[in-house]
Amino acid sequence: MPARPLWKHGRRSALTSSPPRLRFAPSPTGALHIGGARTALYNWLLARHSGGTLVLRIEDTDRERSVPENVEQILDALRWLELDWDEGPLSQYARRERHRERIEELVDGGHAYPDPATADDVRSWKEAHGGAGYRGEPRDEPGAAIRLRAPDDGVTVVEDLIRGPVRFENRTQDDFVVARGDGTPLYNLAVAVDDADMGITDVVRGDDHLSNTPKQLLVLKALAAAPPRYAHLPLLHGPDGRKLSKRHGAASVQELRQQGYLPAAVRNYLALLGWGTEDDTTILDTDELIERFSIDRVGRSSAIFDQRKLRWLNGRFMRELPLDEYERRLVAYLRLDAETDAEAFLAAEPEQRRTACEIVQDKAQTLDEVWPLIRFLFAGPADDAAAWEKVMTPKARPALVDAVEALRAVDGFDPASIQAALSPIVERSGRAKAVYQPIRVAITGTTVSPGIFDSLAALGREESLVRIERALDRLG
RNA sequence: GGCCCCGUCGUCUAGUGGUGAAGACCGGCGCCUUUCACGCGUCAAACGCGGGUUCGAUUCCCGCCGGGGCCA
Repeated sequence: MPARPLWKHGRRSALTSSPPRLRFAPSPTGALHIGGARTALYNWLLARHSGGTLVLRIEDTDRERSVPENVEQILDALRWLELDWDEGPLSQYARRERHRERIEELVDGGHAYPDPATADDVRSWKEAHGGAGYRGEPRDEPGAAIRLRAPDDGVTVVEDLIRGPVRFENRTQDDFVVARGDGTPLYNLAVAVDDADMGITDVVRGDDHLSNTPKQLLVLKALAAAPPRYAHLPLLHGPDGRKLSKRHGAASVQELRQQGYLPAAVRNYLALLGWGTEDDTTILDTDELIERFSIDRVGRSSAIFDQRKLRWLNGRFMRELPLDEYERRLVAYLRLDAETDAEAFLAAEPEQRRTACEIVQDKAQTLDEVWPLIRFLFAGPADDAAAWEKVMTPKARPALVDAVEALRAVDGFDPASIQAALSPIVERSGRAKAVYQPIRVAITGTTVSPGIFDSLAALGREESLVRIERALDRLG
């Protein structure tokens, strides 16, 4: 028995317009690449926009690669992206009996035949026939593969929603293998059967499948099944213009997560890679994306994944986040990375964490930039020799001495009072920088930090004074 | 090799048979400023090439070139 038939509403016909059924059908080759992530996103947006259904199907017929860990990686990436699905995950491999059943039907109906020809045989046949599509003879020998009989003339047209009609001459199409000699069903057959069985109305997938589509159409036709609509998305490329691969920086969803991007920003960015709005709006939240996304505005040319714009977009989303969510995301992010010394942050009082988030929120573009900026609040000043060298000149001493005095005397220890207490020192010595940078280095150990008044207030009077005095000692 | 897809600033996108070809990122400059960011302003930057069709092509057609994909 195949996976449960999914057409609860009866068999669909092209004439009825019940809600679409879409599918995302990754093969579990490891991490989910951003190209796959975009395909998932587009399917998801379309399903949510239309009130349709999204089926998640794992194309796991390659047993070598389809280990549970790889499948889990895909699910994990989708969950992180906050993309959900309505049915599945379904295993294509689990449906192999169904595929065999359909192959038998094809053979019985004369649409497919056993053929022991090897790849070499096919090659020489084609050479002898001027490059025409391979045509074999039925020979039922042990180990014979099953080939689908392709029509000798006519054209198979893919009516692509993005590219328009794409024509393939049947005479150039090989009688292609639908089952190996050992009976294993092959990709183009399994996909066609699954799409039909699952009542998929719209197949939205990468351009790399366009060439497979006429084969699937031929299978569907032989099976007398109604074909879905197709939309083939242009592929994504790396910064060098070549196919995306491991070499290209953050090419996978998990890498983007590690680099501190927000799922909402990634969704926004990915949506824009290959699609655009009429009015060029670039920042769109998820509801707007669902509302405005449409397949007919998807472009035809491939796009290059360029992280710079994603960084910028991510910064925009980071700054928009409500503080409690900001904190939640940061905590989740820091927990991910066992390398950081951020345990002190995770263990800190909620109050303190909240304050830290508050003072960095408008400064960081990604989550991974946050910890270095607030580290001084939880793990002591940084050890940055260059910063000390540069800022802690003999001239820094009087400023620090005055600062200690002022900070000790000030009523309250909020940013505004601190500023009021320190500004007279600036007036006396002239340059704001000459006062504030030494204080910054004294309390944070480095030259880059949140606003100095915020930083002092967050650190507290006592610890601030301790650190400045310690700096004075070191200055000698 | 066969078949198929694609081609507007460096990048992502708008756009039109007649436009000063638009926005965003990046880059330059400036402003803001206690550092770094943010923010604001400003500048630079594109219709791959060659033929047609047309009064007029970036836009339509063909070829080429370039990039990419699938199969082998």
